[in-house]
Amino acid sequence: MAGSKFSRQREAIKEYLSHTKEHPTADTVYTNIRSIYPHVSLGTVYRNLNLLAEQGEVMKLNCSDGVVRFDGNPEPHYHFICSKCGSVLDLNMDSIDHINDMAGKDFKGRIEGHTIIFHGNCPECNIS
Amino acid sequence: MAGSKFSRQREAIKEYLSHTKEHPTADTVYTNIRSIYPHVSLGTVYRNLNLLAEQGEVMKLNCSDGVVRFDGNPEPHYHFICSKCGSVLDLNMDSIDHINDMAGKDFKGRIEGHTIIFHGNCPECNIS
DNA sequence: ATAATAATAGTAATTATTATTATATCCCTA
DNA sequence: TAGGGATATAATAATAATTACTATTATTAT
Repeated sequence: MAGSKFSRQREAIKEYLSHTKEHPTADTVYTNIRSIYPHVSLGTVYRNLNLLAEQGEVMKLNCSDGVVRFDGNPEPHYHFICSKCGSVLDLNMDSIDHINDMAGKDFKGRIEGHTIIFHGNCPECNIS
Repeated sequence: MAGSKFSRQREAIKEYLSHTKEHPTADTVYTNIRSIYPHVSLGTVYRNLNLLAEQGEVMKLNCSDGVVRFDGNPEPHYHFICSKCGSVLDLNMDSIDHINDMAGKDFKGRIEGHTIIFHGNCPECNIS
């Protein structure tokens, strides 16, 4: 890695993210990493989360509720946020890249991609 | 209006938003309203922006860059954000509500809607 | 092992936003 | 159109999320 060194804290963060289905906030990651490295600092967590996101190892989600969350799965996929409980879920759904062409039809710039956030009631909240 | 009174500041905010193609942040709205009401406070701007958004008079945008912006056009439409200069533009494109059904195919909850943000190079940045 | 350099912990600073409160404005009613 | 109750405001303080700073520690190439 050019100009980058191994760090056990960063490894722990990546490990944690890759094993959770949740889409934790930086603070939640912090709390969890602290159970392994009690002296880890919040700044370290923020720095590494952003670093991992830049490197494409994890995904940074700007959810429509304004909360920033992280996803250990960097592969393109779509997300759902429950308007009742706020939980964020992965959706099992094919990529729909043709909508980029639709968006580009009447647009002078260049469309390279998109992010979608679906909303509604999650399975749990849908019952009641 | 039930439990709500006229306010010239709120009117000015609505007026300003409905006449700009930009998608200003709360701070930008604040700066502009100040040229009309020099003593308006930032709290008033935030309160009214959120009030107008709740009432469906304007749209609150959580852009994928994490910046909160406001759109004077409350009708459903899609947005584009330039990955170079960060400008936010409206897209002239039909609604694609069928993607809600696609998302709901393998999902136990209920999909009610979606927000999409396209990204790429805006017309200006695409030239260079 | 040593030295160079990146990463860390701990803390301070910054930014965006919301809460508080005394005063001003709006608007219903007489 | 004057009085009074309710909402909105300006000004400020407080909070939350994130980034910056710095002395120390950990990693890695030699």
